[in-house]
Amino acid sequence: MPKMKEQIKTYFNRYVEFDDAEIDAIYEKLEEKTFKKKTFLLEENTICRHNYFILKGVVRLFYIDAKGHEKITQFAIDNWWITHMESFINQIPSSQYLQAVEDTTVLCLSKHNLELLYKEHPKLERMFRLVTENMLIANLRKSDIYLQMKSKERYTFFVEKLPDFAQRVPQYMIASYLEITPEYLSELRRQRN
Amino acid sequence: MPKMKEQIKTYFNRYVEFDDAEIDAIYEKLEEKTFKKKTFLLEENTICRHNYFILKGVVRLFYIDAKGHEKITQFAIDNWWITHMESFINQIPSSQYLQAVEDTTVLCLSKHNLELLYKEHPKLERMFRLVTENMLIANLRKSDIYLQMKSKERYTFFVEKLPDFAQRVPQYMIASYLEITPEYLSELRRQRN
DNA sequence: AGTCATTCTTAAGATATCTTAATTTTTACC
DNA sequence: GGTAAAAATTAAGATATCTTAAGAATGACT
Repeated sequence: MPKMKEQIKTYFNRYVEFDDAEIDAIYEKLEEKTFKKKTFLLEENTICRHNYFILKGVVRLFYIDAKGHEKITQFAIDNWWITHMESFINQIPSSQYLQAVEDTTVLCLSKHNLELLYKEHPKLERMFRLVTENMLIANLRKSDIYLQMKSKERYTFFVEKLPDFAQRVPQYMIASYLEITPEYLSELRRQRN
Repeated sequence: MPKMKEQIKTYFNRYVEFDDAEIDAIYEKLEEKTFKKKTFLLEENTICRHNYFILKGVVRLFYIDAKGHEKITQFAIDNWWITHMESFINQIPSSQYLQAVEDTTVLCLSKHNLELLYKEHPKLERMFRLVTENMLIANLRKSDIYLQMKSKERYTFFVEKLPDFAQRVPQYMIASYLEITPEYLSELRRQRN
């Protein structure tokens, strides 16, 4: 079994037990792709056709605000799904960009194939229900916590809870994600030491 | 068909088409309950056993922060589901409270019954996948938008987008939800007029 | 209608965070 | 290894928001 398929299998079986035939059928609908650093998986105003499973790499989701600044709303690394949910689920134009932060290899699951798979494999529906529930929980936590925390706490929290991200992502991107100006984040870091 | 069952049927069919027999089977697993204003549906440190579908009323989800202040993280009114997701899904003690903001009638769906229903009705699994996706999208939007907005924008946005909530919930609760002190919200409102 | 509890408002001083602009450090590439 | 581009730091002044404390308005119950 190719390494990629192993990786997907391990991931899937964390949620629901699939047998090899099922994994094969699902894997067949996935397309492997590599994106060089800084290339876009999705651009603003286009419909997000895929949900991406990151085999290796880092991807960010961001939009450009009224002042022309990039606002990062999500990061994803190895073994995470990333897409612009609203665009992907409803197949409407995206308000955000998906971009590789470093060279990144993904498995692409198209909306079309996903719907086909749901029909043939109810287990997959269960898996994505569980995955979506986990994403929801994570996001609820994020908004509960981040909205109430001061900048410094958000930064400390981020570095502690997501060290893998903190290491692989430049500081100004972390600042953007945490809604802190890079200048102020720099000052906070100085205070800490 | 009783009014409650009609309401649930209408709601369910927005997502997936169920026939009357299926609605009956599901409805049977739901327990109707009324909570007087200010009573708790869930207290901190207890496991949230139910997902609540609000037939009529207003419920808030909140926790007590380090300074002893209530921090509201969610509101729900008629035709919304509310629960403490993390506690309900993983059946672990809740860090938050669920409380009726006004007299509220709900349908209680226990975790146990939900799992039973999933097994017998794959359509329900689909429905909750879709419901969960919508919740996720709404929450992603909330964190994208609220974290970047200034207090005044958050308030304006809230009042415009959720007028039903804004009318039925006291101002100091809105302030808590938007992470603004009631005093400052009061000042912002004055500026606006 | 009267009273108590709840909710909302006002204002002054304190703190957190941003803005701008310039400087230094690090990284990427020829 | 040298140079341009990208990223991080520093500092001063401006703004947003909080804290505290007090008072006013509203609502609930007898």
